[in-house]
Amino acid sequence: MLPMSRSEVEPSPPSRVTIAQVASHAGVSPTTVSHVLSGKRAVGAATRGTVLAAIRELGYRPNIVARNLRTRRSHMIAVVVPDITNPFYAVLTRGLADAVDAAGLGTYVCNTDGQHDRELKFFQDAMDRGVDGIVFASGETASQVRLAEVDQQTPIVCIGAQLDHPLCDAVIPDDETGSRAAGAFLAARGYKRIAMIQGPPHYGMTRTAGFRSAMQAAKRKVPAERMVRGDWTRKGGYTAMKALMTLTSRPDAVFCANDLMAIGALDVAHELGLSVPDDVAIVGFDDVDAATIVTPHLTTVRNPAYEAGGTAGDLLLSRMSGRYTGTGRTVVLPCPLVERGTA
Amino acid sequence: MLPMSRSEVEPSPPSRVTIAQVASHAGVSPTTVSHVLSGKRAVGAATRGTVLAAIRELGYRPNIVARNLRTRRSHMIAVVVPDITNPFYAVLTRGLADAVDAAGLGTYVCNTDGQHDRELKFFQDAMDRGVDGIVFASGETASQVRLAEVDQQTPIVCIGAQLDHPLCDAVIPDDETGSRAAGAFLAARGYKRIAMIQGPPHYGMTRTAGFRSAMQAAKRKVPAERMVRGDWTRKGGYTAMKALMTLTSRPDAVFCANDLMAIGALDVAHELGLSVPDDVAIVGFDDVDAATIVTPHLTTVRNPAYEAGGTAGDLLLSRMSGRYTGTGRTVVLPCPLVERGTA
DNA sequence: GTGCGCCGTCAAATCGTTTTGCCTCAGGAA
DNA sequence: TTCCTGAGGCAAAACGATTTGACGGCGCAC
Repeated sequence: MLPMSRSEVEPSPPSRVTIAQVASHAGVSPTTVSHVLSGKRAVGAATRGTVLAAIRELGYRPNIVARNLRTRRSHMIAVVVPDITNPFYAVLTRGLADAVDAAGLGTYVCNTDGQHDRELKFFQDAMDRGVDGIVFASGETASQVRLAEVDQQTPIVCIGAQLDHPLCDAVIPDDETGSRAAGAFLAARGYKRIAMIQGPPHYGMTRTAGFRSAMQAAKRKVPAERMVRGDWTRKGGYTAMKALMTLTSRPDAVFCANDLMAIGALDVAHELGLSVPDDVAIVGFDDVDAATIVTPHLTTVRNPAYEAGGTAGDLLLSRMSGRYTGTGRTVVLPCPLVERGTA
Repeated sequence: MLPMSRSEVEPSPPSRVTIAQVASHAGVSPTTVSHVLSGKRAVGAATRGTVLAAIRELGYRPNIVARNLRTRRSHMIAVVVPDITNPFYAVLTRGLADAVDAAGLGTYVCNTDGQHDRELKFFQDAMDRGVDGIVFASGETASQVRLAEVDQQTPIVCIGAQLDHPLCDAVIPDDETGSRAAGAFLAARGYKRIAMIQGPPHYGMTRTAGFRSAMQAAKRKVPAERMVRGDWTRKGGYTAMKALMTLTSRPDAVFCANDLMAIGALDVAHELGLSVPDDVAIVGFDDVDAATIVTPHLTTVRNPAYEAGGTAGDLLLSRMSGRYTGTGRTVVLPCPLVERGTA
């Protein structure tokens, strides 16, 4: 019928077929069609057959936007990260996507570049879009205070930090223990003058804390000149390492707060003709892909990005399904040391 | 006012305020509120003031889902890629996001792992969600045939391949020219026995074609034994290179269809104690971050991921705004050779 | 004075679902 | 027979916006 009239003129854009059309084609009411689709109420076998046939014939696909409006669920969750280009966040996002995909949830990714205003903007945007949940993996502490005020309804899980919000769960990689392990490992190997390349001020403080505690436990003094800073980048690690290597009492081991800086440090060692780990040992943090691309392969602490994303997804799901309602949970993920060639 | 009454009882979930509430609070009709928001019709200065005040007081935020339903625009575009974890696609996605962000469009990312059924599923899903556009960067040729049937309404742009669909634009990195440049470069440097590690059968054929044409132009014979295959991975490159290096007439240069395989090839060279590029030259393709992490830094062909994503976004925008309507365009992006240490 | 056009506003229809309340009918129990 | 119960179906009211058509004033030109 419809195809016939279409072939005549073909003026109308073949707009999507609605539930009403299916209903009239099957000779039932829209309600009934909806019920065979959702199974919320019983439908006679015969009617169901007719309806199903009509659906198939017309190629009906439900309009999800309309459904979302009515049910107040978007089957979409937002993940806000500094930069999807950063492998750590890419892997995290993938872990999240895999975890929620089975439940039919899509993932809306937002790049903030770590800017507070963008964080806030995307938070608002996500709420306005009616997402079913938010995974927040951007920013460490400062920005988060304001975020809590935004909404009290939709579940949020925060990665790498706690957020003061009634429905907010947290998953935090245990940086501190991991860093302590790295420090302890270097000490146990007999290195004497152990240095650290930290992150920028106010960032990655737990990694510094873990390292310090290990040094204390191992009775290693760490003079201030051996605690330098980088900006998380390879180049930043390079310059920091350069400074370290020109010290009169040159360090024989350095722990870097992330892999990229460790790779920069490695560059310096190569440039200076220093043998790693004999002349100087290097340990990183994160265990990115690149860690096994450099030579020798980087000894580092594994930051479980995929797992973090996955458990964030699980946390969200448990709240969305109503399986859990209650105060904020926090699950901490271990960061194991992985020994390779540089220490 | 509101905070006061809230602190009293706190029984009602603070459900979002609607346009109707704003209207009644301001003593006007919902229509008027909508008009001050959208500016589609003029509104008296006084009324506008009242409305704006009401909006601010009540903290009104428009429900985007409802808007989407009515306007049939979701302000969301889907990008379907094999795997966001792959840096190439991550960068591409970022380029896209940056391009469309200014227009208020969000990006919904879908990981297909290159599986046809998942490609189809996400395609459907994206349409059902009413996305305003789709960027398809997964799969090379085979899967795409079926996709065209899905929808004739929403604009699609295909990256790295053409798709037969009325509204489908294409952006294709010029693999072939890039590969030809790589081949020509090796020949010009005087390498005699040039080999290639290709992708799997039916994949990356333009790269192979470019290489072949360069060899022909340079009058280099390439016996079949020097054309081996890998599976795009580092390990695949490793085994392929191993095979190459045990040939009786050992190649003195090898062009790899992507960087990861080139890195695997480099592993073999190091393992065998071969000096690069003196004993054997290596050229990759893609210019991923890792290319400058290996030693020596990899000479490679740059695959402009960010630009590809960006122009895909522009193409989409031009159609969505109605600025362009018409048959499918294709823009090709140059893939320049970048000379570094391995050739 | 009349007609015309414009400005500002509103009521009502619309988008495509889901969900609630009600109705009918058949069958079994009392 | 009467009452009750459950199954199967429908009409209509949401959901929260946008958009269309109409209407009452007002100013201006004729």
